[in-house]
Amino acid sequence: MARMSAEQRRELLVQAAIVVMARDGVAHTTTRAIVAEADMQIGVFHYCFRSKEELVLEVMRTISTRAFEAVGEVLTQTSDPAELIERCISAYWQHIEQDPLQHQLTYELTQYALRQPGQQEAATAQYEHYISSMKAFLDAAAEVGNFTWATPVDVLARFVLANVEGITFQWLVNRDSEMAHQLLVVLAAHLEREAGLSLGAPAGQRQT
Amino acid sequence: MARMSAEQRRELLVQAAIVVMARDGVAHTTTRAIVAEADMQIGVFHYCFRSKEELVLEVMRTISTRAFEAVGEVLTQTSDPAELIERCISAYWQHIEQDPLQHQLTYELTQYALRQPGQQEAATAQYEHYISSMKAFLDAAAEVGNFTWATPVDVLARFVLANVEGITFQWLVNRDSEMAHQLLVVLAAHLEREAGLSLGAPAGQRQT
DNA sequence: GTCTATAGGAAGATAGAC
DNA sequence: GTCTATCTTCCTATAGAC
Repeated sequence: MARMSAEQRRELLVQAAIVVMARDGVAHTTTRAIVAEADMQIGVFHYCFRSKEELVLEVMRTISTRAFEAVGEVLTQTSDPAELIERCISAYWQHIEQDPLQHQLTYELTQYALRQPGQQEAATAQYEHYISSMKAFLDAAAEVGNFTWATPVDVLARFVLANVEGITFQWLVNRDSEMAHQLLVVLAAHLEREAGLSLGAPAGQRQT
Repeated sequence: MARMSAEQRRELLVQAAIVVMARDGVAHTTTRAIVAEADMQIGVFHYCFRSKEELVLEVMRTISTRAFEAVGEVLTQTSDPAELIERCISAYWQHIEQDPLQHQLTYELTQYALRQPGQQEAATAQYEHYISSMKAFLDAAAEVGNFTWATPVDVLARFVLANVEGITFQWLVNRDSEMAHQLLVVLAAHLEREAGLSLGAPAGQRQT
């Protein structure tokens, strides 16, 4: 095989690992399958990574940066608050439906880390990253749309993240896209209320 | 060892499996560890279950019935809608903090099933069960509190489930109880709005 | 750096004595 | 039904020739 720096091989192996893990699941992914996907020999693995765990940590770092990048550009497209919110959610969802298994993988990696002694911090770091991305995004949206969020952004970011992850996870199980869409509409309505829109529209009515 | 019906051993093994899986994680749980926990011999396993997968399916069925049973009794304690909602959420959360690993296990089992060929239906069945429990609960709450939900219960049940699971999952990662509590407050506020309460209270205000 | 061969250790499942 | 011993398979990781 052609000579190649260990560093470059590391990157290729990380990409291959993401492909295999998304396809087969973290639990069923072996070093053998990863090197095969990268078209390398088994022996290569251990002079690129000390262990399989080291690779998994690298995968987590790589994949968590991808999660929200699809949504960011929407911020430049409109400044109408309601439309902004709806477009962002729609962009996120498109991203999910485009590659569901890669998102399933992110949940698996979190749980994998939670169960791996000494790697809980990898899971918390992953979430810290999600949350700060979400916070930055909500701030930018408020800036662009010229409004303020009723709930502190610190809390709202985590709330939206919990919503988005819960809805995504549920969809990964039942693949009911129409229902997922309706749940996102409820979330959007909540956010529009948080943004101070639709002040006068009561959400429900008391009986008698 | 004392003689015992295979059926009774099955139940004991399922209980033991829940203990071990919650403690060590699904991925690290072996048949050996399970029989050791149940204080049985390895050979026992395979005349009680055809395979490990069969046991896991039995565990999923057993554990999903437990998930919401803690909340039900709150319905008999008050009929004030806002108080009802808050007490239910509080009861659920107490349940979570009391045995976090058992809840972590439910997520793991879902993902395990999603990745196991021919067991996706076990995951969907688990969720169908959660959703119908949540629906029944929301209906009962509306009945007791004498109000109607603004959003169709079919949708709202899934929305609340997504929220609750997202918040729980996030807490399992960072164990930030105070933040989780604040997220539950946001959820409660949303539900109170869904129940037609606090009609006149704007959630935020527009700038300028 | 690259590759083959293999060590060394679990895992799930089974055979067969009692 | 119960238990021990073992089969078979698959894994991560390493040793060592090139």
